[in-house]
Amino acid sequence: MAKPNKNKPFRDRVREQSRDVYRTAILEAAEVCFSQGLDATKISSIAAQAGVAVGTVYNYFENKDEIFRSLLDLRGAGFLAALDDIFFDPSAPLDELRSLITASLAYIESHRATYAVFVELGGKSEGSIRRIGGEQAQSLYEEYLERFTRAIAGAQEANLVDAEVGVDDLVALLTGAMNGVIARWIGTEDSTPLVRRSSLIFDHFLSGARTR
Amino acid sequence: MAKPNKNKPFRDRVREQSRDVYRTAILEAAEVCFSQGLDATKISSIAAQAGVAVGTVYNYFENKDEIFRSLLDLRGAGFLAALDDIFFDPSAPLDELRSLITASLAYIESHRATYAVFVELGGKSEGSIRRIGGEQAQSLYEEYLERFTRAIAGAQEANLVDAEVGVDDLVALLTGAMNGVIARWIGTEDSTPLVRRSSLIFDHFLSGARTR
Amino acid sequence: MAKPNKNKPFRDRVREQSRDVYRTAILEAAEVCFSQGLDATKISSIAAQAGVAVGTVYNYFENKDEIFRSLLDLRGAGFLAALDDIFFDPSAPLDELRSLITASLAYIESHRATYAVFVELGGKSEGSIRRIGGEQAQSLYEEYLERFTRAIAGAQEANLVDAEVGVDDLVALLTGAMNGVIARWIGTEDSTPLVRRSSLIFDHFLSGARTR
Amino acid sequence: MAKPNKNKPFRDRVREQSRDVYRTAILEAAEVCFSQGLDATKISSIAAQAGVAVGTVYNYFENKDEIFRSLLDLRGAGFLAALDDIFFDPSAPLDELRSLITASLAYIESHRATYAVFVELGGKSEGSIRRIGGEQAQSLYEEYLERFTRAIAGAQEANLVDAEVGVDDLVALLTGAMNGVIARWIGTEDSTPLVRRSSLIFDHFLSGARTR
DNA sequence: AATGAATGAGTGTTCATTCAT
DNA sequence: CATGAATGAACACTCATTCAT
Repeated sequence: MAKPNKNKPFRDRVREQSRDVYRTAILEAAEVCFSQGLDATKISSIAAQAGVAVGTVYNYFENKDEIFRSLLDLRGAGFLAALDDIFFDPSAPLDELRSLITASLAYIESHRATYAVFVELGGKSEGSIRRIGGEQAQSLYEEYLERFTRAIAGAQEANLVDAEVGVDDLVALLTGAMNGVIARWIGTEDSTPLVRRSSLIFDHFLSGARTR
Repeated sequence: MAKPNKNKPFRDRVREQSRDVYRTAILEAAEVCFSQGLDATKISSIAAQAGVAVGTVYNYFENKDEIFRSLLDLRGAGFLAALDDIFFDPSAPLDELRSLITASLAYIESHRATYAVFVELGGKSEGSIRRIGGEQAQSLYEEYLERFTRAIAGAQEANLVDAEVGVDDLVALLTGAMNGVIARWIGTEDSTPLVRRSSLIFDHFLSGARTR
Repeated sequence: MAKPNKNKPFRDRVREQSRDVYRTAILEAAEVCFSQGLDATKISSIAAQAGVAVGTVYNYFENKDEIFRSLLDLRGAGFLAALDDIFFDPSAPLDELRSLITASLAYIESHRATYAVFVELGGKSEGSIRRIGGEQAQSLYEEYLERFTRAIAGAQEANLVDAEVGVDDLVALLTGAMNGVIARWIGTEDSTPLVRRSSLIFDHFLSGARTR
Repeated sequence: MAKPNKNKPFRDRVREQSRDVYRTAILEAAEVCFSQGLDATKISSIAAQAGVAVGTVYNYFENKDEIFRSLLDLRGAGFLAALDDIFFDPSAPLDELRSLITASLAYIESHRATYAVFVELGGKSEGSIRRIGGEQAQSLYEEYLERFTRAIAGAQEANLVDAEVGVDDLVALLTGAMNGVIARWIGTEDSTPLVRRSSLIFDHFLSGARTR
């Protein structure tokens, strides 16, 4: 018999990887299921979607709320990272804004299931997401807005954007308009990439709809 | 002698009024509770909020779903009626658009609890509202958009709004931006009237944010 | 003004008749409904069938159980009276037995709704009839059997029926066979009068099925 | 090394057996409870009687109706199997008939709780059993009658039983008389075995009660 | 560590009964 | 006394969570 002790480091690595595989599978399954609503999602559905037993889900997460919070963590971190990855040229604040819009649309496009979450967050509703996601969800949303606030404030300072209007109002108008476009894209089951809409949003935000 | 006969219509009138009082009380209670989410709302909570017994709720509505649908009917009809009540001057399409925005904000301000519904509807989510409100909710939302579509199309025809951009895209941008402003108003618990924001939205929609 | 006091005797009579009309209507409605089962019968169904309001039912009966017991009283008394009405010639005990059978079938035929009750009673089941009807139902059933016991015992004494077999056994065999025939009559929805079967039962009881 | 794989079949076998144990326990508990009536039987009572939690009952059966139907299946199959197990000598049809009676009484004696079902079935009542058991219960009862029909028809062909009387009438008379005797046996809480009564029934069916 | 059956608290819904009109 | 709406106890059923294997 080979000494079991000698195997440990290797075994541990395998174990860790294995843990990650399960954890990720469960979270991805949860993402799919949660798009039907938090309450409507049964643990057994998540387990089935992930191809594991119900008990296994509980080996990785405390309860349903924690699954949701973990997913929020994961996608939130990914989302913010994506926004922070964009090239930032201090001399061209409008380019940054355009990139933020594009990056946001791109992330939503590849994680459509997560989108419902943001809608509800943005809607400031009192629903289950707020109940469960709590502060964490709130701070995620605020960080998201913060990116836009910085870019728009920069543009105002560079005198590229009207400083008469409060930056927070502009952020609300812009992110709201983005949501409107995204909703239409989803609702019409448009097959063109969502990111193609970023120019529409960006241009409209800057120039408005008035005949030029 | 003829008295007993004469009383009946009176009694019936009293009953009818009583029915309306209860029905309305339950719907208003439901409106409050539903803002916490459809699934999270217990019938017993609605009953408590309305100050009636659980059984009474069932004397007026088949089940929870029907309560929701009735509320959707009521508020939906009220909302659309409010939009249709605005003065319409064919020679000034932009005024119509401004009025639509104002009327929408006004209605939401006085029925904040119903707002969550519209958020979810606008979000095209697969959640409980869609599951229960079904076609009815869908058509209500479409009618809402239709008002804006007509006004913007009119403005395009009058050469007041850029016709290069599709009217549906403009509607998505505008209603989205409205939602963004509403969400901020709710989120910051701003005590100034929501309708004061209509100029902000209207002007931004037409002129954009670029420095003039 | 006419003295109201003078009216009383008249008024009382009217009232009493009115009470009876309502009471009877409710009991007859209950008889119809109860054939679907005691638990399955809703008070509101009885009221609807009787053409009165739910509250009215409670003006005449304490509760559902009492309605059932009253019906059992009424039909039981009627049934036993019908059996006691038959002509009784002490010198012809077999004729009495034949008449008992005929009278029983006749009563069941005109009160088919009550029949289910007797089936369950005869079945000695632990169901709702026994639970509610209690002793009263028990004693009714025993009185019914008593009629047959007396007739058969008389026939045994007159040496017309085999005295080797216990009279209670013979009663069980006879009333059981009657139930069997009644059940078939109901089950096949036979349109010929049930009483026509009395000879079949009577003859078989006496002579058996063996080839003669 | 191959051990884990080898274990699976074992574990599965254990599970299967466990499932059967639970299923049977629930059905037996239900049999006891149902003798108080279908509506009167609470799921929680069945669970308590079976020594399991309410939820466990629902792990094995869809709902209360299905429990009843499963029980009907089980006992019905057992009953018919018992009737079909009797020795059948074509040259002695009367022996077959006697055996059918004995076997029926024996089955009822060992499954007294199931008896109520047959009473209600035989009674052609409109109650809950018919409502829930439906066609299945009906066909079970018909199969039961069919056994007797065949035996009596055979006896008629062998000229051992009077062919003047329709076979269906004879079946009704016989099975009815059996029920009568069973009911008396239950009602008097007679401690002698029920099967002892088969001769009484058989002889009476053939020879009747007339003094010989 | 994975499994999936057992558990029972929680909630929607029904309906017997009460009571104000 | 008739009426029918209000009441809330009772029960079927669901599903998050636990735990023996």
